[in-house]
Amino acid sequence: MQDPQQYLAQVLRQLRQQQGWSLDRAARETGVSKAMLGQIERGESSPTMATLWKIAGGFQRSISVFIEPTPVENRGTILRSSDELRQQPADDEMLVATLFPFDKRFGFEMFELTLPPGYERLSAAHEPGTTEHLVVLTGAMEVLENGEWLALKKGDALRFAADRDHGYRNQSAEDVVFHNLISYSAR
Amino acid sequence: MQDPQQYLAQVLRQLRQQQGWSLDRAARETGVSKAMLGQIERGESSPTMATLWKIAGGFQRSISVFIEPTPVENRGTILRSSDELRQQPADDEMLVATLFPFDKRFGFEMFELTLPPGYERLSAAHEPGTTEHLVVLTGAMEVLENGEWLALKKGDALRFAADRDHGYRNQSAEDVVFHNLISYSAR
DNA sequence: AGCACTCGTGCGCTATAACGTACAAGCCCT
DNA sequence: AGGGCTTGTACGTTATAGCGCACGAGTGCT
Repeated sequence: MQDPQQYLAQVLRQLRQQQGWSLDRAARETGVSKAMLGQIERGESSPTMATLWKIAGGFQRSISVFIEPTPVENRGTILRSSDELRQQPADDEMLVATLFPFDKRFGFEMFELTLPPGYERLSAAHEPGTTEHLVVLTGAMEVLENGEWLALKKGDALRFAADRDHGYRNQSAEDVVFHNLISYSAR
Repeated sequence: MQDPQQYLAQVLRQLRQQQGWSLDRAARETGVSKAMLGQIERGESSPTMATLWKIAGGFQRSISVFIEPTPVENRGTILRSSDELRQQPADDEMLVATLFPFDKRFGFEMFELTLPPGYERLSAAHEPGTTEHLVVLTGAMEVLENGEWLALKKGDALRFAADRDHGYRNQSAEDVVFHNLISYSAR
C-alpha cells in the first residue's frame, strides 16, 4: 500500500485524463477550484471529506474510488464439509445450505438451494444495491425478475438486481438444485 | 444516502463506543486531538483525508468504513445460457467456463472448472488480498493450500487465501467439476 | 512575428482544520 | 462536604485547506 495522499493524487489525475477534462473543466464540474484540484493531483494538499465528496460527485463516482483497497490480511481457511451443510432444512420445503456465510470483507454470502417439484417462493425486495447470482446445478427452474419469469436449466447462470420483488419456482417433476450468491451493495 | 459528514460522525461515534474508549483514549490511539475527534463526532468539522487516515489506523480499520456504501444503481440482468458457457476449453485439459465475469462493482469473478482424471494444476500467488471460494459439484479433488493438500468431495465448500502458491489436482478416476469464486481485496 | 487562447502552477488572502489548554458537569472516594 | 478524577465541549492560536487572480509556457492561427 502506498501513501494514501499519493494514491488519491494518482487516481484523481487518471480519472480526469480518462474524462479528457482540463483542470478548468474539472473545476466547473466539481465545484472545487482548479488550483485546489492541481494541488491535490500533485499530492501537495490533503483535501477534506467535504471537498472529496464534491470531487467524487463531479466525476459521478463514489468516494471509495479514491481510497486504496486494503488487502484482506491473515484470513483463515474455511472448509465446510458437505456432511454438515445440508442437514438443516429451512422451515419450509426448500432446502438451504450455507456454503459461505456473509463476511463483511467480501460483501457476499452464498447458499445452495434445493426446490422440490411444484415449489414456489416469492421474495420481497432486499435493500438497495443487493444483487443475486444464480447457477443451476441440476434440474430446471424459473426466476421471477422484473415482473417476468425467466427459464433456467442445468448449467445456466443468472445475475439480477434483488432490490425489487423477485421469486423462484420449480414447475418440473424433479428437484432443482442451484447456487445463490447474494452480494450487498457496491464496493 | 445521507450527508457524508453525518455518516462519518455517526460511524466514528459508534466505533469509539464499541471499543469502549473515551475521547482522550481515542486521541492517544489515533494521534488526533480529542477536541478534533469531538468536533468530527458532532459533525462540526470535515476532517482532511490525512486525519481520517490516522483515525482509521488508530481503530485498525480501513478508511472505507467511514464512507457510506453506494447502492449499485441500474445494473442490468445477465443471463448466461449453459450452451454458450462450456464450449471454450482453455489451452490445456482443464475446462473453464466463466459464469460471472469480473465486475468492479462486486469485486469478484466466478468460474466453473472441470478437471479430468490425473490432472494437476499449480498456481502462483495472486495479488495480496485475493481469496478463492471453491464448491465441488461432482467428483473429488485435492487443493494445495498453505503447503498442504486438502481433500474435497462433492458438496464440500472451501475458502482460502490465494495470495500464496496454491494448486488443484484430481487423483480420482472421474472428472471433478467445481465452482471457483475469486474475490479481489477487501471492501 | 504577433496575438489569442488554453493549460497548469504560484501566490496572497480568507476560511477552516487541528491542536493545546481551560472549563463545567458528573462521579467516586474519604 | 470536599477533593480528585474523568469526560466532553469551548476557546484562542497555529497550520493548512481552498479560492481568486496572475503568470509563464505552449499551441494554433493570421
